[in-house]
Amino acid sequence: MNHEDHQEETLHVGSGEFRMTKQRRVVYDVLLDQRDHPTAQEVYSRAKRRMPGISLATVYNCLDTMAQAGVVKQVNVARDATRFCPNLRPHAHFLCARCGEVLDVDLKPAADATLAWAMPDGASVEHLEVAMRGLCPTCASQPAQLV
Amino acid sequence: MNHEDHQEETLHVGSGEFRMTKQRRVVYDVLLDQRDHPTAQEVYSRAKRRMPGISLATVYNCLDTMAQAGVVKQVNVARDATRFCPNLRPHAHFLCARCGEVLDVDLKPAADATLAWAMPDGASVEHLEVAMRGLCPTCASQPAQLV
DNA sequence: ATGAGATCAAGAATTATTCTAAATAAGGAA
DNA sequence: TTCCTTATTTAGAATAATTCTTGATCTCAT
Ligand SMILES: [Mn+2]
Ligand SMILES: [Mn+2]
Ligand SMILES: [Zn+2]
Ligand SMILES: [Zn+2]
Repeated sequence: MNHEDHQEETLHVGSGEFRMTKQRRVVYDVLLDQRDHPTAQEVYSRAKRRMPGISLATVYNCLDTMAQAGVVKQVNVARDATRFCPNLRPHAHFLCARCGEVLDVDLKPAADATLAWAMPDGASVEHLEVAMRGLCPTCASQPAQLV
Repeated sequence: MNHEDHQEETLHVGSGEFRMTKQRRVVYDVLLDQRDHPTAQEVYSRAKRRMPGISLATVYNCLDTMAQAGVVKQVNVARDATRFCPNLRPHAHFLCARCGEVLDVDLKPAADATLAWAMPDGASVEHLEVAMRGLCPTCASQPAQLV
């Protein structure tokens, strides 16, 4: 018996582990298939197309489980609902003030994001979240908005 | 007539301007007097000690007005309520996972916080928010928590 | 003093998220 | 397989931060 025999396999990723249930598979696939940092509500809408019976509570549960396990990242940008992202590379987020798109911004190779900051002596940083706002390349190159 | 003659003066700061009413004065002083990044609720509690009749709605209004005017900054750290900060220098925020303290982390002189990031070509960054989580110097130097 | 517009206050409404409790599904042992 | 235990899903209620609504009050320029 090899590992491919079972559709339902317990995944060990990062710190946590979890069972890849049908619902979790759907939720995860939604995130993989369209990497635009959807909110839980948006994930729910997309998931329902693939599994009409899935509930919003389950979507929240799945997202939370996978975030705990380190398979997806929670993204906080601006004031609105939490967004979700399956990109596990260290990256920041860029919200376009014009079109609302949320883009991944990779950490430069070998760069240290805390280098620019005068950290208090003796502090240890476990986690860093960077949210930028501005105009994305597309919107920045377009003429001023008429509306 | 000099500027000190009038208690009620219209302030021009940053992009916006606003009237420094009694309530706004109290809310602003609360932020200046204890720079621990309180939430709106906490600002409300403290403001009530100085002006018992002030309402939560007004605290929200004042904070919003002053944030619009650029006199205070809204601080988003983790998923909880927005915090407020009268420090106008460019700085990041550090949340201690142990004691819950939120510290200011100054930008190093002449440093560029976007330098570590591979910005999409042509994007323009208007605003950057950095939230760190970890152990503050005090907590990091203490023995492991027994609770 | 007076009128227009800004601000304040109280509470209702909204919204994202979490919680609760009951039903269902899954995996292991017999 | 069948039974048992536990994890997961579901629907809806509850919570909490924030915004909205509306009428009262205040300010400032006339
Ligand atoms: Mn991302
Ligand atoms: Mn601050
Ligand atoms: Zn754009
Ligand atoms: Zn601490």
